[in-house]
Amino acid sequence: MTESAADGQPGERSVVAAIRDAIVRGEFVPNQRLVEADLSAQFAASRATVRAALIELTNEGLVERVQNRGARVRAVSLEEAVEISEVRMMLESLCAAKAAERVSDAEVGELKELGELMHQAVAGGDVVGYSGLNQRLHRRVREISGQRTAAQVLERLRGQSVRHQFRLAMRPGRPQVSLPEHLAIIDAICAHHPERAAEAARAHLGSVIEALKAADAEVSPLHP
Amino acid sequence: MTESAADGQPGERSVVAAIRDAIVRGEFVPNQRLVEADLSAQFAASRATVRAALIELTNEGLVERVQNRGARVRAVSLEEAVEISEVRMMLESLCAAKAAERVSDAEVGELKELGELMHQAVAGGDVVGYSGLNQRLHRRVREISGQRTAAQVLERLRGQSVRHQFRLAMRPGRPQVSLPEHLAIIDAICAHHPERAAEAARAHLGSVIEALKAADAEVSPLHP
DNA sequence: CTCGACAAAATTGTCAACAAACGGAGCCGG
DNA sequence: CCGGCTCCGTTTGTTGACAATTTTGTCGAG
Repeated sequence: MTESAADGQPGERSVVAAIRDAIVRGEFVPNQRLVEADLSAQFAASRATVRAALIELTNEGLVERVQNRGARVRAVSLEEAVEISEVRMMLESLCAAKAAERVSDAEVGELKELGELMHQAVAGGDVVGYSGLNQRLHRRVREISGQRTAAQVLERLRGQSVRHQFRLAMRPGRPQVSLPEHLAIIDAICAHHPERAAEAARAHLGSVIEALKAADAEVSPLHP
Repeated sequence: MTESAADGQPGERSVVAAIRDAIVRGEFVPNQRLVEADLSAQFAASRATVRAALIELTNEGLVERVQNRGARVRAVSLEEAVEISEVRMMLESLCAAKAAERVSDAEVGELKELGELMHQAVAGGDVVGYSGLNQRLHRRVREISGQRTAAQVLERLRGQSVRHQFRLAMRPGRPQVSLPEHLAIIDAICAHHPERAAEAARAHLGSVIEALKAADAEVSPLHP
């Protein structure tokens, strides 16, 4: 019933991007049914195109499809978010170590500047700006690592947990906790110190996991 | 032109399984073009079904698709195989640690029996039997760990690297090297010792990476 | 003889329509 | 009044055909 979609050109790959954006932006809420005909009308594309897009998004973990019963936005539970963060802990530490080995002088400058910007964003209370810089940092580390396989997996997982990530970033005091962790990762990579970089990444993701559990405990204070 | 496919029922999900099997079994060789119409005829399914299957297999990393230029079997280079093994090293160590925490008494017996079977297979020179037990062990560890996210990722990666895995298993002396590594993983899990299990898994995958590089160096002896 | 452009074939992307399956509303019988 | 059954609406799964794009083969000019 909510027809608020902005349809660009009805291209083929645009549809997956459009639906993906609608999901990560929260326009489509978890467990919402995704009827092919409706999406077809919303995005001005054929049903076959929408169908292909849904299949693709299913393998990306953003939507759930059951035989003859349609597709719906996949709801990632807290438990799953923790699992995802555990996997990220392993893979981001791998990427951080690789990045520390391969980082170039130009990239060192780039990372340090990114760290400075993050510092300023936190000091200025710009939470959403800090969140964006956060994503940029993690992506840049993945790119520098040259580990395309790990980078691909991490990218997929990011899409699934973006909602929890966002909820986390909004918690008061969270940026002050994560900023030094991020700076530690940057320092270790720029110092060409793989083991310290891996350890810093592990510590950061461990902190994320703890914060996830804490945030959940706060929302549902008692569990009898 | 090679029409050797055994077509079961033309169901929808059967087609992805059929094509996947054809790829991992080597019936479709790397870089082979996958024309939708041909597959449609081979598997007695509509072109749309084949198309959906190809999209699904693309996200599984088994086929490569480019705009308006069709799909082909993805060829995983040695470099990519090493990358995959590095990711596996991180995730399997995670799963091994989790499994060591959660393993039940019945599962301990099961794992020990599996270890015994592997020992016998190596002693009897049953390479292919050992390879199958190898897969069973890794999958069982993933299941026991309860880390469904990591298990999913690992399953996807297994499909991509099955060809290299197989080549490795065929190397003379390889089973004698990997057997004690597998037994060490089993022992650590059964002893409820997470850190030792993780370390054993890391060591095993490290050995796999070394063997991959060695096998490549043997095939292409000089690299000027 | 080689290089460039044009035309034809092949292949993919897209669309609209048909058939099958699931879910629920309403009806009938106990 | 309640349980089970049937019928109907909705949604997905599938099919076939059409349009757009790329690739290949051929012809002519330099």
